[in-house]
Amino acid sequence: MERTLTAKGTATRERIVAGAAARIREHGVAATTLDDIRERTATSKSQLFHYFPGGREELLLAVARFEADRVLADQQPQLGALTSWEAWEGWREKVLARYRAQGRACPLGGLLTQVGRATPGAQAVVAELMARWEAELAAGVVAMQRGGFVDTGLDAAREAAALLAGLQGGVLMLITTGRLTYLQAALDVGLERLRRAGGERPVP
Amino acid sequence: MERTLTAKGTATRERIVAGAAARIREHGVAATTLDDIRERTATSKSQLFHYFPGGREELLLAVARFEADRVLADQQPQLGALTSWEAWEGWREKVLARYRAQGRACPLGGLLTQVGRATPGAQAVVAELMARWEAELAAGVVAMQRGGFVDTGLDAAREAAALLAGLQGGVLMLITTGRLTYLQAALDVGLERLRRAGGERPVP
DNA sequence: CGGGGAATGGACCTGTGGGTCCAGTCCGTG
DNA sequence: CACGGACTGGACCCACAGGTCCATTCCCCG
Repeated sequence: MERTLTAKGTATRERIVAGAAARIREHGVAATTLDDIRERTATSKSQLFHYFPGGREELLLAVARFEADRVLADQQPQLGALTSWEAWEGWREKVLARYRAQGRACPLGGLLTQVGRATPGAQAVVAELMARWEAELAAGVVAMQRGGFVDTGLDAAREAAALLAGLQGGVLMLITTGRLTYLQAALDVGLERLRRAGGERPVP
Repeated sequence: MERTLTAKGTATRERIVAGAAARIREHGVAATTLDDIRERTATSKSQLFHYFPGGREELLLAVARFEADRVLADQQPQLGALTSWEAWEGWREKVLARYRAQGRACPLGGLLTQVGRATPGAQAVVAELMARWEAELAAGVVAMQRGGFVDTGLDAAREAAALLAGLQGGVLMLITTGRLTYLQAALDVGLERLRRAGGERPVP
């Protein structure tokens, strides 16, 4: 990307990304212009294009990556070690807390529709996020199966996919309706399902 | 809204909405200007503002309503009478078929983020859609409980919420990853759960 | 300490696209 | 049939936001 970046340059670049992310979280992507970002981050137009030669699109993509990292980071350390029911419960709490706090805003969603889901860059960011997320969940299910807490007859990959879908949908419903009940119902039903499959044979 | 609309006027208005919807489905909201719509629907600028005095925003909102109606219509007649496992299976098929065909595009989603989720109009459209959707699902669960096919110990509202969340998330994952597996997993796991609760007492 | 590339400031350009306006045509109705 | 309001055509306006450019300053490195 950038040929050379001094320590000062790196700091400025990070300041821009963080400032842009904050601004977008507050006002949405569509209502955020380069001038808004410039003002908020105390930079000039030329700096924006110096660090993001691709202009607005490249900057938004960087913000998207920034936000994507936060999503997973906010679920740690539980998400990385779903090896007990306590960990799963803790993870559930973290997810609920995060989205309860976030409310109806959707940093990533708006960002990516703005950049255009078609562009390979946007694809990559979200695809990687979801892949990592799903992998962590699947690993958690497998771990629980190994520990004898979840029936080994269940397809871990399928369970993780369904759980992630429920979670995503719950967040989406929170955004559209403002109510947390969907996310709660999806998570609880999902966990209930895993728990229930702990001691009995799966239905054929 | 409009004071008087002759038959001709109504037809023109509908032509505009349908044309705009088609255009947006193909190219996305952001990449659709009033001039594009004007050209596609063989109308003039003044007509657009004649039928939608609120300008672009009002037009997009009308398109959103149009698309929202299609969403539910495409799931009929099954969604309206989820009174047997056959109906549920048929519904599942319709949903999968619809979104398989739709692919990664998301007519409503993009539309509403463009209008701005904050605006009361956008809120209303999506809230009504989701409410109707959820109500139909909940009614289906209750009907199955009445028929003795599903355990009456389940909270129908909660089951409907979880199912809808899974469905929405499945669609979202389809959009972001291009794979249908999530939607499939979410629907199947959800139905499996209802079926499994058919003959046994629920776990406390 | 001086040369050069990175970093910064800010004026300026420009295409785009939503929105306005008025003149002209159609058509139902008394 | 004429009158008024609905309907249509298209030229025009203009604010805005993304992007360009160049002059200037800073700071690392030899």
